[in-house]
Amino acid sequence: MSTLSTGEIAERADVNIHTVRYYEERELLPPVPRSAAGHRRFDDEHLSHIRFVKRAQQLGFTLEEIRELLSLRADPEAGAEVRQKTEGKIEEVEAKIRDLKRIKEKLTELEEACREHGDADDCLVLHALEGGEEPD
Amino acid sequence: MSTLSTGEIAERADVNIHTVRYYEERELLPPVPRSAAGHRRFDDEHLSHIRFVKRAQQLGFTLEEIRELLSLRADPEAGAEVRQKTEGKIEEVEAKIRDLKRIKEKLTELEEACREHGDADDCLVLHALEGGEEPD
DNA sequence: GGAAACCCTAGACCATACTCTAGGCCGTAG
DNA sequence: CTACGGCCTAGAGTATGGTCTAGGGTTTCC
Repeated sequence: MSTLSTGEIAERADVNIHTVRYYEERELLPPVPRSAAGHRRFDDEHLSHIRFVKRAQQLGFTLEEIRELLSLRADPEAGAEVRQKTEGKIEEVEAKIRDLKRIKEKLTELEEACREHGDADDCLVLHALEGGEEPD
Repeated sequence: MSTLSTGEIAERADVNIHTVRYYEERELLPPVPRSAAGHRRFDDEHLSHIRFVKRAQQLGFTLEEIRELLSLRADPEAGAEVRQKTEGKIEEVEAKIRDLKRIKEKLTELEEACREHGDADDCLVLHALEGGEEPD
């Protein structure tokens, strides 16, 4: 066979079975074929999608944003529009990376301060995102 | 003066006034002093906290996780525990950065594919998070 | 000193993203 | 052929993170 039932794909993706059906409804998955009796038949691409969705959520994307990300593809018909959207997404992602790097730096300073028992007034993670705009 | 009312800090942080009170309740802010009549008096540190919370949410942290991040500080008393927590957070943040970089790469490939009108079967953003674990 | 523009609390309501329940159909092993 | 597990749909319920309303006090400024 090599197709997966709803329960099987849910287990492999480590999500609730209802979540799988919810994602289909929200159009986060490619079309899901059905058996004669109406049972869903998934494949590995569906599995990739579900895993992508879960991870992207942990990066702060909403399901709607994830749907957009998944729908981006280099369709020669819709070239310019997709390219613009893609550029926008790239900027968003870069901003997230920048902020996470700042948080990481602050956490690292904090860890060192713990180690050295030094003063750490300046090492609150809080201050990670202050002052914005680092040189490009 | 130099203190801010609830409405003023909400405006400066660009959040709803109710959100400010909600964050106080969730202990995402330092203690908020009150006037004789019970009106909240905020300062710039409160403002930093609110802004940090909003940005950290966009990076996929829950309010509870953000509360933990904000509570991390190099207290010589609780040294070892804080250090461990901090190390855990650093790893989480690194994982997020890795995943975002993969997504960015895929988006960049996709953008180039649009530009060149080439085949882009391999350029779906979806494939950004497959295969995990890149060499350290 | 009074009215417009604020602030307070308590609690109801909302959107997103699930998660579960009820009531019923399929499929296969005994 | 029937019992049991798994699937189906529709719809209700839950958790998180707000957002709003009602009923009332406060502050400011002319």
